[in-house]
Amino acid sequence: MTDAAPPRWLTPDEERAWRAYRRMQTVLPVALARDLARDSGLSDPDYDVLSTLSEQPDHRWQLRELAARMLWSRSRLSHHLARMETRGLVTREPDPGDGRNAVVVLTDHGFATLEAAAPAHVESVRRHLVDLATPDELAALAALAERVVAEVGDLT
Amino acid sequence: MTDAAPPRWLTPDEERAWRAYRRMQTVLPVALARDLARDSGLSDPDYDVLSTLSEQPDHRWQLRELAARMLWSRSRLSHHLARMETRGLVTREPDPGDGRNAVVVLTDHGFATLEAAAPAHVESVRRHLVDLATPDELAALAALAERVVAEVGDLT
DNA sequence: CTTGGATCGATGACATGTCAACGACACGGC
DNA sequence: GCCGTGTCGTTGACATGTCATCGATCCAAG
Repeated sequence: MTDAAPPRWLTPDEERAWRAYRRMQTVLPVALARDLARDSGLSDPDYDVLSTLSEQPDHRWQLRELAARMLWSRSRLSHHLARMETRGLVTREPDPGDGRNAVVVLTDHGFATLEAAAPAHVESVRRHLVDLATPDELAALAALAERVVAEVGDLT
Repeated sequence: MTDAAPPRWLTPDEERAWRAYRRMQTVLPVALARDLARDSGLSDPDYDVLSTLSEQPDHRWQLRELAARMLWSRSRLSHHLARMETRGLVTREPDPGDGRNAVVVLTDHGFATLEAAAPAHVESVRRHLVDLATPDELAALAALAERVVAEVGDLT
């Protein structure tokens, strides 16, 4: 048995980046969620569901695929859809091809709500993040984030 | 009354960065939390509380100040401390100076748990984020994150 | 001293997420 | 056809966070 490797602590620069990142990760979602709720009455997850659904030309998606696309568990999506359904944003339909599946459909009201919410939300993302970054920083963020996501890989 | 400003959509580069950031923000905490729970049985918030407490030389902190430092609500911290207290990680003591206050104290067991958890946690942060970034990217991330936090300001 | 307002931490109701089951259904090998 | 196995979405129990409210305590004005 060899000794365990000695811990490699973070350098001051690394520590600074890590702390700043964590603080941003705490604060930014709160600010965005607050704007979104004020402007359109939607929560962040609500907006995610609606906008992902609208990516499909016919505004329908099989639950399992929608969950996979959003990196959500099927359970979480099912719970959340139940809440959105009572608000008339989405509906569920049976799949004629496979009796196990549920097809999630964006209602007209849901689509209209999304369209009404989108401009202010984009503006909010700009104000709190995108417009604060230089082009270089934005490119660095994109490259790093993509690398991180790839490294983590499948969380199954 | 002037017309509302037309929405400024995100450019392709901005859209790419925004999407990548969101995906990282979904995936990275899950990966870190999984490592931490496996290695030490602590959750992410557990670790935050313990490590912030340990910053103080005497390992004690007034609840209100601890909450402010962590950007948590007092309610959240109170709830979480109640759970950590049953596990023997922290205790609460009255403040002799001011009867309203509660002083949170790190127990020996809590400190030992933190010390045992730290090396693996740092290693996990390195593997999933820090070691994946070039020095330039890390500097850009730190600068951007600090700007974002400053812009959002106080969430009171 | 007393009193009115402010602050502190605790608490209960509620919203939202996770996890482990479960029933319904699909499908390949027999 | 029938059964064993796997997948799908749902559900209930539970964990964790938010929000409104509360009693206890402090403090300053009168």
